[in-house]
Amino acid sequence: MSEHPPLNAEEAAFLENYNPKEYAPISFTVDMVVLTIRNGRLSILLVKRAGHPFKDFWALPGGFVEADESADEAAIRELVEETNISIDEVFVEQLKTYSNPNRDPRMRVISTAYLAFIPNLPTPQGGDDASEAHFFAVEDLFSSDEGISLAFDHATIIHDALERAASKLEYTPLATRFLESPFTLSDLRKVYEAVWGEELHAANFRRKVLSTGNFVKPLGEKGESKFDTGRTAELYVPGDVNILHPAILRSSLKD
Amino acid sequence: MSEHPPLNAEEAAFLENYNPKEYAPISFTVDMVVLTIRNGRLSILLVKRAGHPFKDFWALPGGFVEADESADEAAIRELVEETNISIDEVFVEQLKTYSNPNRDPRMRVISTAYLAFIPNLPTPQGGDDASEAHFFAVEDLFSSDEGISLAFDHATIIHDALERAASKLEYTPLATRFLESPFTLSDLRKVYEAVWGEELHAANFRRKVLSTGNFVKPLGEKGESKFDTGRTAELYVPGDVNILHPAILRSSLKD
DNA sequence: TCAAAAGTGTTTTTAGTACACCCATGG
DNA sequence: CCATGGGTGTACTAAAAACACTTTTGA
Repeated sequence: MSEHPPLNAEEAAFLENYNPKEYAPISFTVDMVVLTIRNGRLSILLVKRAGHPFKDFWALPGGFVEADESADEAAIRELVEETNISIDEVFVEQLKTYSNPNRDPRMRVISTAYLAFIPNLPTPQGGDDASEAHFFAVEDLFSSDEGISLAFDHATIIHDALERAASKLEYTPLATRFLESPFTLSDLRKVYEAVWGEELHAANFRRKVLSTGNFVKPLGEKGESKFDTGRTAELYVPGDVNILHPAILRSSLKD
Repeated sequence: MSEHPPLNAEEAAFLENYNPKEYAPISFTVDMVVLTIRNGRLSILLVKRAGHPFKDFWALPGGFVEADESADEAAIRELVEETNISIDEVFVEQLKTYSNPNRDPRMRVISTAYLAFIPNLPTPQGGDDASEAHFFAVEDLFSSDEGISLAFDHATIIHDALERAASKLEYTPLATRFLESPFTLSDLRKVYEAVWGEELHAANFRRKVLSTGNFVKPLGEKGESKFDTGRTAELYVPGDVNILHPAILRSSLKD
C-alpha cells in the first residue's frame, strides 16, 4: 500500500538521527470472530484460555501482530492456524479496533477485531495455542442459563460482529461464503434465517435472489435431496457481483 | 466498557508478578477525516506537516493516543483541538485501523482513523500543533493538476472515508450533521449532492425525505431566501431516528 | 413581469408481500 | 397416496422515477 516515498537528503538525515524513545509499552493483537452455520444455527469459534488473565474463560481466537506484518496479514495467519481453512474460500474483513486502556489488566493491549465467514467444515479445527476450541451457537451464548463467561471485552466485540454480519447479508452476496459450492436456494435461505434470526418466505426469497443480478449462477443440475422427503432442488454457485441490487433487507428493521 | 472483573487470589498473584517485557516500540495514533460542505462542495480538513517525515506534505489532523485514554476519547479530543467545535453537534465514528508496518518510516505506527461530519462553521479552526490548516474540496484533492501530495497512507484513508460517508447518507440521517439547524430541504439535498457527486431530483427528494419516518421535523416556519430569487423554503430540524427506512439510495450504484 | 427556487399532482415502472396452487420425491 | 420441500402464478401494496404544473419570491 504505502511505502514511504524517495527520501531527499534532509529527510534521510532526520531519519538517521531519529531514535524511537521509550514509549509506554503497547501490545497489538488481532481477535477473530469466526462465524459459520452448524445445524442451521449461527455459530462462533471460541477458545478456552489456558493462562491468566481470564484463565478458563472462553475467548475469541487471536494473537499478537508480529513486527513485520500488518493486522490484515496477522488475521489471515491466525485464521489459517485456527481452522486450517483454505483462505480463498473465506471472507475476512476488519471489524473494529478496541482500545480501552483497561481492557487487559496486564498492560495496554490494542486489538483489531476481524470478521470471518467460513463454511461448516467436516475437518476438525484445532489450533496450536488453543487449549480447547469449540463452536458455540450464538443464540446459546448470551442466554444466561448457559453461563458462558467471555474474557476481556469479547462480548462487546461479538455483538458488534453479529450486527455487521447481519448487515453484510443485506447488501453483499457474502451469505454464499457460509456454504460450499454448489448449494441450493434453501441452503442459502437458511443462512439468512440463521444470521437474522427470522424466518423468510421461501417462494419470495427465491424470486428475490434470482432477480438480484449475478448473486447466484444456476448450475443446471439437481442435487440429491438432503431430506427424507420433498423435491430435489436445483444447484447454484456464487455469482460474480460485489454488491446486491436490489438489496435483500431484514423485515425486522423496517419499523 | 470493559473493566476487568473482580480478581480472585490466583489471578491477583499472577498480575503481581506480570512484568511487561520490552516489546518492539509501537506508537498508537488517531487520524481524523473531518468533512464539511463548503460552497456546495464536500471538503476535508488537512494540516501541513511542520516536521519530518513528509515535511510540508498535507496530512490528516490527528495525534497520539495518550496512555490513559481510548482511541475514541483521543479522537474527540483531537477534533475539539483542531476545530473548537462543540462536540454534541458533530458525528464521529471509527472508520478503520491502518497498520502496515512500513506506513511510517520512523517506527511502527498503528493508526485508527475516525470519520467526522461537521457543519460549515463561521468560526475559523486553528489547532495548536498544526502549522497550517485548510479545508480542501475533495474533488480538487485527487485531480492531478492540483498537485496536493498527501503524507503517509492518508490518500488511502481518505478514499475509505469518502466511501463510508457516501454510504452513511443512504442508511442514516447523518446528512443533517453537515448542517446547522434549522435548515431547508434544499440545504439537505445539496449535502447529498455534494457527498455523492450526483444531482438529485428536487421534487422527488423532498417527497422521499418527508416520507421517511422522523428523518426531519418541520418547524412550521419559513426562513429568508438565501438566493436572489425564488420562493422561501420551510425550515426543518433533525428528527429523532437512527436509521432511515426506506433508505435513500444513490442511483449511481444501481448497475 | 420574469427567472428561478419551492412545492403539489399524477402517471408509469419497479420492487416487496401474501396467498393459492402445482411439481417431484421418499417413505 | 400422502407429507414435505421445491417451484410458479398472480394479485395487491409500496416505493422509485419521470414529467407537468402551480406558488412564491427578489430583482
